Amino acid sequence: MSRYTFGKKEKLCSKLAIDALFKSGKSFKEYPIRVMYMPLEESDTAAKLLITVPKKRFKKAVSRNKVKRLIRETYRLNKSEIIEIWQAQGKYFALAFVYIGNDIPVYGDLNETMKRILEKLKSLSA
RNA sequence: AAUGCAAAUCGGCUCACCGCUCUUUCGGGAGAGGAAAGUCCAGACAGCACAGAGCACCGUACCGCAUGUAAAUGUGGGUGUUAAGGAAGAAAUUCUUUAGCAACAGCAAGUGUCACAGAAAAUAACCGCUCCAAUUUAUUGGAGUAAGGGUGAAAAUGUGAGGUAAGAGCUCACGCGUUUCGGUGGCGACAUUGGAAUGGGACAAACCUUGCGGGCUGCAAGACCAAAUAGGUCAGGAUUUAAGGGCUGCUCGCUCUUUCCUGAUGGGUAGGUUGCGUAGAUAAAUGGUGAGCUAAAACAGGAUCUGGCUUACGGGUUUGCAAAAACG
RNA sequence: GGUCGGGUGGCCGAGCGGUUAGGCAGUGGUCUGCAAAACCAUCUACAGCGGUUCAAAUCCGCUCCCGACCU
Repeated sequence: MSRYTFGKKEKLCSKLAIDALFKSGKSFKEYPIRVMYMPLEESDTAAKLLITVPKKRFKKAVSRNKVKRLIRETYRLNKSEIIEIWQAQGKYFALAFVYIGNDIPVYGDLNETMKRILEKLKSLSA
C-alpha cells in the first residue's frame, strides 16, 4: 500500500541541499523535463524530489500548479522500482525535475516520459 | 411561453479506486475565491523618528441623511452639461420633457500657454468707413473709428432707438451674464427677489491660490536561537627555547604589556524558529483515472490580516422594462 | 510577497499640448563592364481602452506587457 505514497519525507526541503544540487549536480534532458540529480551522504529515504515550473513560461499560478500536480502524479505511480533498487544498494539521491515545455502536458504522454526518465536514472546510477 | 436590455444573485454535483497538507483524545476532524488577481485606496500590526509651530511634498474638493475607525458605499437633492423632442423670441438666448454624464472650490489673486490661419489670440485694426492735407485727379500721407467683410476651436454682451464727420455701452429702453450688499424660502448645496457696481475669452487632469487630511517605511517589517572562520572582552597558565618597559648603580627576583596555549563570554553571518490565524505551508498542500447527471463547465489557486475599488468570467436563477405576432 | 521605472517603424533612439526628428536596415532608381561607396526616391510607428482639452505620443484614470530593487 505504501508503495504509491509521496509524503513530506520524499520532498527536497532543505535550502542548502537545493543550492548544492543546482550548483554541482549533474543533469540530462528528456523533453519536456530537465532532470538534475546528485548523490547524498545520508538520508531517511532513498530519493528526495523537487519539482519546479518556471514562471516565465506559465504566467498563471493555476497552470503552474496543474503541471506540478501532473508530474507529481506520474512520479508517484512509477517510482517504486527504482526506489527498491536504491534502497537495496544503500544509495541516496536528491532529484529535481524542471519543466521546460511551453504547453500544459497530457497525462498519458507525461506518463511515458516519466518511465523513460526513471529508466535513464537507473542506468546512470548503476 | 419565447426574444432583447438592465439590475441582483449562484459560482457544478454524486460514486469508486489510488494519493496530498495540518491536526488528533489515534476512532477521526478540518482543508482556496467571488474575484484568492491587480496593488489603486484605507485600516490593523510592526520598526524607526518625534518639544511646539511653519515651509516643502503628496492626497483630496457641490449639499443633506444612513452605514463605517477610515477609505468608501447607498439613498435623496442642487448645479452644470450632452443627445433627442417640444415651446417662446426679431435675435442673442431662455423655458420645458425624456434619457445619460460630471476629479462639481477658485482664471474677477498672480504667472504662463493659446500651433496653423487671421489685421489682431487679449493694452485689437488688413480690407473697409469718415475727416483733413497734398497733388500726379485717383492716388499718397496724417488723424479718427470698430458697424460690415473674411480667418479660426475661440474675435470683446444681443436687439432697437438716439447720437455722430463716420462710428462705438457713447447714451437710453428691453434682454443676457458676472461681482457684491440685503430680503424671502430651504438643515444645506442652492433658488428667487430688490439695490449698487460691472461687461473681465479659454485652460487649474498648466504652474498656482484656498479649505481639509497625511511623520517615514513596510511581514523580504520586526523578534528569538545560532555552526564554521576571523576580530573584541575576561580569566587561568607557559617558558625565558620570544621581545620590550618599570622597581635599581649592577645581578637575581618581582611585576606589566606583547607573544603562545587553554577555557569562558558579547556582538554577529550561514541556517533555523517565530511573526502565522479553528485552511495554513516554508521549494510551499485539494490532484489523477473511470462512470453518471448534462456537454468540455467560465475566470481562475491562499502566503501577515481586514474593509473597499478596479479588472477577468461559460452557464443558471430571480426581478423590472420593451415592441410585434399568435392563443386563451 | 512588497516598492519603483518604462512601452514611439524591422532595429536603435529624439520629441515645451499644435504635421512624430535622426541613424541603421529593406525596396526601387541614378552611377558602373559588374559591384562597393555615394546620391535620389520610397515603405513601415506613438502598447490598448476611456476621460480632460478647440486639439493628447505628451496631462489624468484603468488594463496588458517588459525591466529594476528589497531576501
